[in-house]
Amino acid sequence: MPEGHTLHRLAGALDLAFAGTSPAVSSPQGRFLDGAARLNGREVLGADAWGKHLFVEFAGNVFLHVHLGLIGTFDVVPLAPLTTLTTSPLTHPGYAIPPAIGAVRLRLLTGASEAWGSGAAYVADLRGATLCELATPDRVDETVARLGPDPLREDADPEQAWRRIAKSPRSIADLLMDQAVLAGVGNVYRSEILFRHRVDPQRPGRRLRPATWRALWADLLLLMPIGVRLGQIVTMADQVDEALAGGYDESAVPVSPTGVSAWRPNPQGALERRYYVYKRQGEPCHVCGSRVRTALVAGRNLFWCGRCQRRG
DNA sequence: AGGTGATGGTCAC
DNA sequence: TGACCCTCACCTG
Repeated sequence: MPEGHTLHRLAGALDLAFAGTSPAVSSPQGRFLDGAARLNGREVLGADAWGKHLFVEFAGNVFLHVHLGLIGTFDVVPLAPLTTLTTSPLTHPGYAIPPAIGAVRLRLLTGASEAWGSGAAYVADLRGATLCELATPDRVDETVARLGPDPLREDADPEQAWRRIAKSPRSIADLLMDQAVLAGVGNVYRSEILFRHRVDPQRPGRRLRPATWRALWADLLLLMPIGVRLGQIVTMADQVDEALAGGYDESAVPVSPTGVSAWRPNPQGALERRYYVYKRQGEPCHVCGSRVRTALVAGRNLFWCGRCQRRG
């Protein structure tokens, strides 16, 4: 999936597209018919993300709770205004409605009367999600209460994560992926952030220095908002600098639906993959040249440089 | 054209 | 530990 930055970006897109409107809600695939019926025509109050969980609040204390899992996608696209008169049934007043491709479990479509007025209409299609359910406010609170601090949320408290890390015998690589310890970090950010600080992924949490944790957290606060803004995970120093300077705007960088693709144009214009260690097993470390290693940690592939990452 | 692995997490066994 | 979710990008031909 989609790590936390993808969900926060998605919450922003849904908010922009639907907050204050009452979209038509359907389930073309048929697996969310009851939920869609309850949401249909109800006003959207807002969308928000917490870690990798997405919540869309509807009027009447009803929340849509989505978790994309590994393969889920949620595309939000503006409808193209119709330029020629048509009587096709697949039209909104003034807009062409794209057909639902594949197994669309949930579709949000700007309300017809609203499309007339504002001139902005959207369709959002959810596919492959591991979770799509209605939730009460209490249920939302319970879900959030099980999550550790999310670096993309203003009120996040790094000490809350540190209290668990500092007493844990589990490796820091394992802990970074535990959403109850820290919410939003996934398999790409985990490998990359550990490399950026030269931390040995196998180091137990209780052997980590407090200063190291503070540096890791501060770095997530730097990197993840870039991920939200660009819809891409950017970790290499030169590309981080470029992003901070305002480069890589969305018209220049192809944004994949899942927000993880690391392909960018090189000076020759060809697309080039850029990570320190993620998925680079067997290739030379960008810093020391020794081969990047990989191992399965808690069922996920971890990547690191055995020579550079010896600190803690 | 077809096969594979993946940014995740839950639940059954 | 494995099935599920059933998409998407990247390989092999």
